[in-house]
Amino acid sequence: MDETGFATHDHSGCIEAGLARAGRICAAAGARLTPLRRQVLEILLAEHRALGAYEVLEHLRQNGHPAQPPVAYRALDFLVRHGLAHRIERLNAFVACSHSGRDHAPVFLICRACGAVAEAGWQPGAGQIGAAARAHGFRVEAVVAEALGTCPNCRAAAP
Amino acid sequence: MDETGFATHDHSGCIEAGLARAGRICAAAGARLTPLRRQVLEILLAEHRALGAYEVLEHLRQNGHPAQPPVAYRALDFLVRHGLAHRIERLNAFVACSHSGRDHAPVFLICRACGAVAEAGWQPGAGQIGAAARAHGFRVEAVVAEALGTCPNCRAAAP
DNA sequence: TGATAAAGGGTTATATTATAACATATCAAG
DNA sequence: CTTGATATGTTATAATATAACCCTTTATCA
Ligand SMILES: [Zn+2]
Ligand SMILES: [Zn+2]
Ligand SMILES: [Zn+2]
Ligand SMILES: [Zn+2]
Repeated sequence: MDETGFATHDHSGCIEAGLARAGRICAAAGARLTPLRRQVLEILLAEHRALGAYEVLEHLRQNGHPAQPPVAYRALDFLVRHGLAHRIERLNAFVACSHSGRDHAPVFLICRACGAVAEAGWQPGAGQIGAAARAHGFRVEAVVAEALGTCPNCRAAAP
Repeated sequence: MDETGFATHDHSGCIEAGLARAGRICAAAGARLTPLRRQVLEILLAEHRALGAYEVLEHLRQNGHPAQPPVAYRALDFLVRHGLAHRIERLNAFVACSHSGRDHAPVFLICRACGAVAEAGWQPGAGQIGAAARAHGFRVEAVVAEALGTCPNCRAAAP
């Protein structure tokens, strides 16, 4: 699957492909993609934006699955641990991963206007952050990189 | 003032210099560094790590200034708006700025073991994030870059 | 100067995000 | 089946953050 970025596209394909890929990843990892976890992933895949845990919970309830907060947090934690979703720190929210299965460090492009999130891959060790870490004798284990701005669709709508 | 990074140093100098610099910056900007705001900045400057708003509040109270949460949040918001402190999204916490006065985009190196935070400057537009944004037609307005890992001191202590 | 507007701070209450703790259910082996 | 491990259900509560209101201080200007 290619970068969808902010371009319009056949979105039902995103959902199906994402679920199928998640199934393969979990099978390969010996992890259990239970109906609940699969449903939460489907909720995230249904949008190219980040959802708060309580938004996910609300979707679950609307889908006929009444649940309490820990249910949503645990499912989201599973998805994040297995690389099927990411947590966006800036938003206290979660987004389905666009590159699941590939070992990658994500950088998120978050549109202030419409909330859309695009995920780009990068090499944290290669660029300026890696250089800064080496200069400080710091060993990097994980990087959060989140850019806020405006996506091309929103700039076209209100330039 | 130079990068202190994770190196040991005369820390009382950090506090005095930081307060003096903040005074100059606020005077130049026509902003009011009131006693409360100055006290909160001093609390942050006293540590090279990020403090949660409620930790700041606790320090305020111990310093003989009983206060409610909005007091801490408003002072922290002032400091962040004027570039005297930064919010670390990953930690829901705040840290005194090491580069205040200079126009800069910060990248934070956060030690998992001891909580120390070093702040390095970078050029978000120049590297991979800028390239990714351009490739997506995305206009970047602000970047959060936070690296978690281990600082040289902690690696020396427990390699 | 005194009136008035603007900004800061004090306080209460409440919203939002997240987790601890424990009970029950389901699953995988042996 | 039994048993240990994993997953889910549920209650309560912790941790983080803000809305709204009121009063005081500071700045502006007639
Ligand atoms: Zn899509
Ligand atoms: Zn947009
Ligand atoms: Zn210092
Ligand atoms: Zn350390």
